[in-house]
Amino acid sequence: MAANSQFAMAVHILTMLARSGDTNVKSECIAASVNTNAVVIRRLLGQLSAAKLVISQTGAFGGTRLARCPSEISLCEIYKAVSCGEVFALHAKSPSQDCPVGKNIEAVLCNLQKEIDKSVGEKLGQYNLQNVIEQIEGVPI
Amino acid sequence: MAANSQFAMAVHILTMLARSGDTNVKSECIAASVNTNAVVIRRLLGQLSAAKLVISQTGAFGGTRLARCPSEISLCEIYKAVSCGEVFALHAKSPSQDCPVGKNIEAVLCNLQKEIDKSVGEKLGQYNLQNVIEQIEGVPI
DNA sequence: ATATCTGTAACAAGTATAGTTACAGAGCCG
DNA sequence: CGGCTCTGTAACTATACTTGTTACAGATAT
Repeated sequence: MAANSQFAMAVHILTMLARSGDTNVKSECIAASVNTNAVVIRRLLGQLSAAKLVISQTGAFGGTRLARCPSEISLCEIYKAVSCGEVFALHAKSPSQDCPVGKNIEAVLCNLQKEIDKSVGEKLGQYNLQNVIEQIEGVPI
Repeated sequence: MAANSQFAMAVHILTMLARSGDTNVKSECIAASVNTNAVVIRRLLGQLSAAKLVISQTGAFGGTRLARCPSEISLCEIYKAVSCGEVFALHAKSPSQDCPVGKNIEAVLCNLQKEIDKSVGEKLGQYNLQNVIEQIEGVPI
């Protein structure tokens, strides 16, 4: 269980919230659908709340609902809201600065990393929560 | 040290090989530039060899050299050669099949995952090893 | 034969995700 | 006001993955 599935869970969570409109949804209810512990859901909701994608209320009859309508929440925003890593990581330890390749490769890879991340963001930005709901309900995207 | 930096190391390795032409390069030599253990390099070279990107020779005066010229090795091929994961992972445990969202979200996310991976592949495919060498030598891409 | 290099197994160490328990604090209602 | 029901969060565990390291068999040139 080391592969980061936070984005997948976040989309799942937000899709459920979207289908509940203005009704508050409890973390236990979402956890049952995602098939995990409610605390795992609340941790993700914390990140989504910080990104202003959802609004949570404590107390009896509390819960969480979307902060905006589904068509205004892009998958890119969700991706950025949850702490996912980059597509690929740079060197763990700095390469040798005595080698011309080692000295410069990090900068090259760093630029490439940014470009790839931008490309992923743009692709994800083509879709929003409403599109996901439509796909789930059987309507082609 | 859990972030996967195999792609970064693979590009580093192949760049060094590219700059050595037809000369065999020893894993110890590459390891010194990457600043890691030679076995780590040999493990990666094994994957690159399986992908037919490099040719290795055992024995005295053995080592590794590129199997093709640098302009014919795209970064996409390198990415696919090393065992990197997907951009995002699907659910660790299957969602509840009793929930309409849980029942269908996996298929939606799986399609999305394929699309993103394809997008990353296409972006990486725009560059080859020769471009990396030119960047390292100070020539703009 | 000997020296040198790759290939690979085996194990240790470090780190990230996810699961779980526990509890403080917020808010509704009788 | 007191009790009930939620969220928010800390703390700990289990598991899995990457990387580092040692060790050694096998290949190859001299």
